[in-house]
Amino acid sequence: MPRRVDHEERRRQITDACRRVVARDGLEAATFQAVAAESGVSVRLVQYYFGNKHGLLVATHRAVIEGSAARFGGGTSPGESAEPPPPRAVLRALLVAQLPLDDARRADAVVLAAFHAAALTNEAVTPQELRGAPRALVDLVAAQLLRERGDGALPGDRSGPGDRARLDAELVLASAAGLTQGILAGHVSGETALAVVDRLLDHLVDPA
Amino acid sequence: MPRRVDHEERRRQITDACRRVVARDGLEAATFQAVAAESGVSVRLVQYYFGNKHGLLVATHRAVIEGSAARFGGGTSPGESAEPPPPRAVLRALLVAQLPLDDARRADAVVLAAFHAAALTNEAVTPQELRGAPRALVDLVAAQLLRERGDGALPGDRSGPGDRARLDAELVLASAAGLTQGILAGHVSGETALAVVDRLLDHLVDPA
DNA sequence: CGGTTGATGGTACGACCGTACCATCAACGT
DNA sequence: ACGTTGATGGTACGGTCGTACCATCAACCG
Repeated sequence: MPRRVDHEERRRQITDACRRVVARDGLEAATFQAVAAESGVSVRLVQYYFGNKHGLLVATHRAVIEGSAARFGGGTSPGESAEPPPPRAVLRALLVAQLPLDDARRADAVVLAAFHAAALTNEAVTPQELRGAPRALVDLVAAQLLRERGDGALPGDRSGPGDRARLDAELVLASAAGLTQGILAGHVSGETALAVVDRLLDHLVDPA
Repeated sequence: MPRRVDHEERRRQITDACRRVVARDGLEAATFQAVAAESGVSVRLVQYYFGNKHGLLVATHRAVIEGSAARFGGGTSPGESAEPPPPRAVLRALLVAQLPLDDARRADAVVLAAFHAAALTNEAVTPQELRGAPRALVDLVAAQLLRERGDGALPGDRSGPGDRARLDAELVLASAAGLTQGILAGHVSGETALAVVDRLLDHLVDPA
């Protein structure tokens, strides 16, 4: 047996470098040579661990998605003993966590935007286990809205409170995506985005 | 004098071809050879009319932006004699016009998303006269909201109705962008997007 | 202690891309 | 008529990218 190496750590090291390259110079700049130079290994090694470019890009896409998802759970894990926080606070934390308000989240958002745009015309860069993720987020937001409004009838009702909560949940997620896009493009400041989030929550919890 | 040709028409013919290529295969597929083949001219001619690739991309970006903007004015030009339509109808028309609900608008939205993502790491593909466009849209939406609510105090007030209208206008535009993104990615259907738009308008005009 | 084998480096090859250069055609003023 | 000149075609060149191929090193088992 020759010397063994932690494959997962090496792959993480390389996908991290790829993530930095994409965040800095865009998806088309993520060549084997650029990623190898950024991660401090040889071109041959990148090829060895990911086979071809498609494998590298898919692995990087999955890594950045998992990294972003990990930031969601960070604020809600402790405090199981106390009573659950009010739904408005949960929703606000969920929205704010999505916004690219610091450099790390901005880099992730830029990378995700690059992959998102590429998926519109390529559809092979998205790992196929991620197709249903937005639907789960809608359910989560809708559940919080129903909890806030005191209505518990979630399963399939026509034009009932559950239907309205579902539309409001789509509105919440669309607003978060749009605000993220505006912040990245420089059209919207971070303070304005936070004010818009609070204004949206006012609309959602005020009129019952 | 040799034979003269309408330069604007030729440029439009080529930028249209470039727009189709980007909508179909993405920005990185917009090579000189692909655009030349799509527009039915030689590579040399594309070079002749746009100088280099940067010129071609900037011209295409401007063309698709102007084309999208032209669709906005199409529904509001006639009927100057009658009374102005209610603000809610104006806002709804403005939102719906942005959504990629048919093939033409979808193609434009895909191309704009590609340029938007490229601008995050390149910032040379956006013609510089387009930087202030979103700000004008915010003013337009905020004015309609104030007209709906019967408050006329627009210029700089602190925490007044104008400030709230401004935040609501940002919310409207962010929602439109987010819904567009969701439709393009296939997470949101056209009917759901329209229902979300109506739900948002309910929130905006109901609680005064 | 030697050989099997995972890990790594270097490099060459074919394809494509952007661009510069040279050539040709056609129309209109003189 | 004819030459000036805008419009167009073809092609070659340097660079880069993805990938395949060959070689080397090192560790552990037998």
